[in-house]
Amino acid sequence: MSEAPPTAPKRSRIQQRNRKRILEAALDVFSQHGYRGSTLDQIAEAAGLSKPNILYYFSGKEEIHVTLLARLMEAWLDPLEQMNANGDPLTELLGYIRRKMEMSRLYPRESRLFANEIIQGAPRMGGNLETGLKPLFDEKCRLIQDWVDAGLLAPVDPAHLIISIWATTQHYADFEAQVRVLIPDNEAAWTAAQQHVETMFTKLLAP
Amino acid sequence: MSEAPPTAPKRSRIQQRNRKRILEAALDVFSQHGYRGSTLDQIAEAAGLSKPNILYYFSGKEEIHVTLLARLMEAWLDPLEQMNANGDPLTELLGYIRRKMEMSRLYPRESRLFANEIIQGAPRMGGNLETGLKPLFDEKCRLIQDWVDAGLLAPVDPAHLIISIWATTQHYADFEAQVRVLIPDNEAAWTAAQQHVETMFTKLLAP
DNA sequence: TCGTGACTTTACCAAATGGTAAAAAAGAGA
DNA sequence: TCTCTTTTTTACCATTTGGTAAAGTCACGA
Repeated sequence: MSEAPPTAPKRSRIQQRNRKRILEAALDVFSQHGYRGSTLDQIAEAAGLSKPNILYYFSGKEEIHVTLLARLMEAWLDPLEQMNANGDPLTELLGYIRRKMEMSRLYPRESRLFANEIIQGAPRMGGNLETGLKPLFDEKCRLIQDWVDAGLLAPVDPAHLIISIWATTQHYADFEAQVRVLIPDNEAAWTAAQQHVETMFTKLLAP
Repeated sequence: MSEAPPTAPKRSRIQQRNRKRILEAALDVFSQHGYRGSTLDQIAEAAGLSKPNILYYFSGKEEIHVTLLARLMEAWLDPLEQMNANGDPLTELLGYIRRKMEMSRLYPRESRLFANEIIQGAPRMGGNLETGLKPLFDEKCRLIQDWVDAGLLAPVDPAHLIISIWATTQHYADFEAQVRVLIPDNEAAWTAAQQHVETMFTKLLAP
């Protein structure tokens, strides 16, 4: 029996609450230990439910993980989608960078969940990368290329620009354990990071 | 019985050969599946040895992983160590970036092993981060700060500069699965990436 | 308040997995 | 060749882990 009817996902209040709990707990556990490093017992304990009870709401461990990844994908793409073709190029790109930085700071678990999955070759992402990420990536690459061609930005490879924005912003969430050792003052680290990243891309992009 | 006598690690030819095989196989497996995602059976199969035979050379799964991480740390620090205080600042930094990029291209498994470990909170790195990485990081931060103070580089936060160099260069190895989807032509991707990263940091650092 | 379907718990299980004991085999030196 | 040490294999084992069956328990509308 499929647990996610495509037509009507009508779920009772209890179902909504418990599914939410489970996904929240699973995000915690999966992002910290990776897929295989996490156990249903850990997730169950974190969710305050019994293991069989969890399997009443999800068909298995993998389905929980896949559900998390699918939901995450939307949230992840959103800041890029917001980049407006009609705005000022530099402003739009810096806005995107700021939103990305914000996400790293506010949702490090999501970032690490994603990173874990990609590093291991994205075995559970299905076609999400091709069907979700790629089209948007290509679209925004064309947009940036147009801006460059119009002389509104310094010449830059759009694809690698986006990739380097991802790299720098996500790094602070994904490699937090390292950053914390190297820059002990966490508060200061984030503001300085914000400053640094903005300066870097401003210098790169100013026409 | 400790397997690594601190005084004399005198190992027979067979020991040397088999330990090497095991570490090579383990690097393959660990970097692809993470610590808990990897099994001794997988490592044994990849090494062409039986599981108990592997446990004849290493006291357990964790010891293999820790050994890999410790070895990796040295290789990882080397490019940064090479950055010379007496050279031209911009040349030295670009040289470092080039070496880092090279390492990502040539040793993606090592990069991913490291990334996996850090993302999960570095539970098996022991004090390697504090005792190995931190001192060198601090030393090079001071060096860069001196260069900035002498007006040889544009004003930049040394710590975040180094971190952003790591982020951009390692991203191509760690997130290879994603990059391959977005930029299908792998050959072109690397040369364009090299170009992009160099341009980016040149613009950031030129005084 | 009673019955029915939604939800939970208890008691399991089979497979996988890290690891061990001890016997067998293979080397190496005399 | 014979002996002693190193290396490898065979046969296990205890625990963990994802998952199931089935017997409860609960909530809510009639």
